[in-house]
Amino acid sequence: MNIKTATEIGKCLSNQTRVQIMEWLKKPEKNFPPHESLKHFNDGVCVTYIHEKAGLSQSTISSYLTNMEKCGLLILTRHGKWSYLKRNEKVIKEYTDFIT
Amino acid sequence: MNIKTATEIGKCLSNQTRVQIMEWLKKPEKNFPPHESLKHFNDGVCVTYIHEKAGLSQSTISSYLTNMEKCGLLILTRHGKWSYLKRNEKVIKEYTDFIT
DNA sequence: TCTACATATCGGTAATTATAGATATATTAG
DNA sequence: CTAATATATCTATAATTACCGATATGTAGA
Repeated sequence: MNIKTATEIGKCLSNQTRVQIMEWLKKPEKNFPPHESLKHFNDGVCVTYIHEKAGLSQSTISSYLTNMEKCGLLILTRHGKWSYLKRNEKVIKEYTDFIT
Repeated sequence: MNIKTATEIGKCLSNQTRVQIMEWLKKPEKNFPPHESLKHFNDGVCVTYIHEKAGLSQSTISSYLTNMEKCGLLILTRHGKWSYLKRNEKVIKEYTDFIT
């Protein structure tokens, strides 16, 4: 981890909604309804559910999640028309190691 | 640690200069000259040295450091006319535990 | 006291981020 | 193919943050 990457991650974690999303994704099955087509949360939660729970516009949440994926905080997996997002624990660990 | 506090810390860590300051303060004796009046770095580094090393205006650095102290990332100790700042490892740990 | 120095705060403008609505793209169902 | 649904991207404006210079405050020493 370098300073530039760490700062990008810090930017993602500088907004209450985004921090909240990171928290929700710790326990997807507790915080979101079960998926229609997928029987598991192995790849996380789809954009729509996060959007509905967060209460901000679809475009806002989509760009939040895109940025969070780009800086490595989240892992994106596409299944059909859905995009699933889960925490990238490896990068989160690298980040916390860096700032510690 | 709660979401609000974590977000405030995230805001402090969303700027490259501030992240850099946190890094410098890991090893004060390596990154800063020795103090004139104090013989040790037990309370960290004074505002002037951080200001000079960062290359931004005194007022900007002062407000950075004030915010970083308010959200708990730094500990401020005054000795005479100098303000010394050091990392608050306890809060940093609480923060990394929270986001992990 | 007066002066010098260290730091904090104030007031302003520039730059960035937040956020929405509209629209584009991708995928599936029929 | 067409329609419906999920997500991404574009464009614009509002809100926030960045940053500086000026000024205020606080402290030590002459």
